Amino acid sequence: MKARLTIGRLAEAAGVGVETVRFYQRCGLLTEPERPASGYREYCPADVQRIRFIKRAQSLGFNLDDIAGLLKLDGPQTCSLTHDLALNKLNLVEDKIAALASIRDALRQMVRQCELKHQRGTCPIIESLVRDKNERLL
Amino acid sequence: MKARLTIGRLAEAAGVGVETVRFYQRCGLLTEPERPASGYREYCPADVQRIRFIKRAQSLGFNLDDIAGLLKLDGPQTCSLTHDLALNKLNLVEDKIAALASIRDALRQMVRQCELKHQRGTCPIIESLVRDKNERLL
DNA sequence: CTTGACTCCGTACCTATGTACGGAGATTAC
DNA sequence: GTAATCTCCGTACATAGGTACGGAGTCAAG
Repeated sequence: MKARLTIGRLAEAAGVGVETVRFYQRCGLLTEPERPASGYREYCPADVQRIRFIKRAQSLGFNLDDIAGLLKLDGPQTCSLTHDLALNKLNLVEDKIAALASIRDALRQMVRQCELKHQRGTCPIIESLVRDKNERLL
Repeated sequence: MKARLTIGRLAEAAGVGVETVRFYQRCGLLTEPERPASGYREYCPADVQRIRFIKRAQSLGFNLDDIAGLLKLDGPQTCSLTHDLALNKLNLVEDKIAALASIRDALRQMVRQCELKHQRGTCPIIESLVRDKNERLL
């Protein structure tokens, strides 16, 4: 089954707007699709997957440049090159996790403080942000 | 000690740019300071704290609107609102960490596969990306 | 075959968070 | 007192990631 899609159907299937598809194409995240006589773009179902992939990666904090890199992993390149790209991305992800973990810890502490002693006049969250306590945490 | 500051000294003390101070003022994050005959803004040391507060809150993932809210909440009776705001942010951060951890695991596995058997013709990373495995991995 | 929905294109606009510019006036240092 | 520095203001620009517009061509249902 061939199931070619117009831009509107593709957008709908992928859960984005038509303009977003055009935008991704301008950015090179989607390759220029077939164009029959009408000039209308003809997409294939794999493009739906590709857009969903983009959206998932995005929701995890990758920007469109990152994603372009990830998508290039799916290409005719040598194994060591893809290995290096993946490894590099892995390091970035690990750094990002570490940064988020320290933010998480700071937030946890603030929330806990607040639950423990919110009866005493001032709010510990505000307090902790006003003083320089987190300086080291972050 | 009164220690009134010009905008430049304030910015320096708080570790931001002069334009950033003016910007925060336009946004209402800093109240319009005194203006002697010269027309130059005269800040007080508390404003340094206020800017640091903004910057720290920002690093925890609050945006300037959130922060304006926090600054308005700095009173005795509003602790539970602040608590909820922080808790909410904490949940978002935890979700993001979990999602990144699963990406990290997927990338780790890909890298390891590649290192184990990259001498055999095809690249396992490319293989795994060409198929729709990412669907589940990500 | 008509009508309405869809698509084309380039370009302008949007939010968030600042940064930079430029010319005039104030202040400070020597 | 003069030169260097600082500050004033409004406005424009920067970046990422879209979103909207408008007029013209195309497709599909009835």
